[in-house]
Amino acid sequence: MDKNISALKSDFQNLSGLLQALGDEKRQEIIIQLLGDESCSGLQVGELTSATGLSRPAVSHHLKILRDAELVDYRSEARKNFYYVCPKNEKLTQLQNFIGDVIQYTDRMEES
Amino acid sequence: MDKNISALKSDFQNLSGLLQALGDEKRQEIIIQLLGDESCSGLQVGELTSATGLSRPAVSHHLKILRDAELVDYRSEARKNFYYVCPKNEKLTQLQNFIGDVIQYTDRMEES
DNA sequence: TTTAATGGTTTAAATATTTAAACCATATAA
DNA sequence: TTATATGGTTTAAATATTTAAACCATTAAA
Repeated sequence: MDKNISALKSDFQNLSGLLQALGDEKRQEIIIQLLGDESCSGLQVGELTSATGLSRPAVSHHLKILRDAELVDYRSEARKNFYYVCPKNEKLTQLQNFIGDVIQYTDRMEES
Repeated sequence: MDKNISALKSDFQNLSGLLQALGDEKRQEIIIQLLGDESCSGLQVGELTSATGLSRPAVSHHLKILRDAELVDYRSEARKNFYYVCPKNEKLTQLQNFIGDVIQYTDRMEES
């Protein structure tokens, strides 16, 4: 049984921030850097500036957007902040489910 | 076995247009209207303007972005165009797979 | 305590996106 | 043929986003 359209609509609104965050190529680059972090201990702003070619305030700005979207978090150690993509990411799971629901809807269209 | 990070990166770039298209609330409203189309025969620009409160050129502009993202298509009948979310949507499936890959990556982080 | 390093915030400028007005094209109806 | 309806395109203005410069705060080392 399909989800009703208004549930789909509110899920969509709920995921707006994440989708917007994921749509920017600079933020994609930051995410890729974070995912590729071999140390698995998080990356500092300084490391991300050299990896992405962005200024520190720009990286900081994008990290804030990614944090607000609940995709990225950080851990403070002394005066250093280590950023990472949240493991067991709730928002990503919600997005995955949402996309599944939309696909169900489009397939329903096909049948009629 | 995880996808390597550069494959993930190129998938991400490939999905930029779709993610950007999905991130805008006006376009979300258009998509919701299209998914909720009871007739299953597509909606005209005029129907979308009244449903979303946007002007015709604005709707037309957003529809173009959605078409470029390969999420929406249309069918011409005489001088009328009927827009719909593409059934069996390839891009949505790609996005679903991509999100799954990213989740795998973040879970790998958790383990170490 | 002074200095250096990390990094967040504010503000203003640059850039990109969104919108409406005005226009053009096409197809049907009168 | 002459309206009328649908809707796409172009352009300029409004709005939002992104960026860098300048600044502030905190921590650790000298």
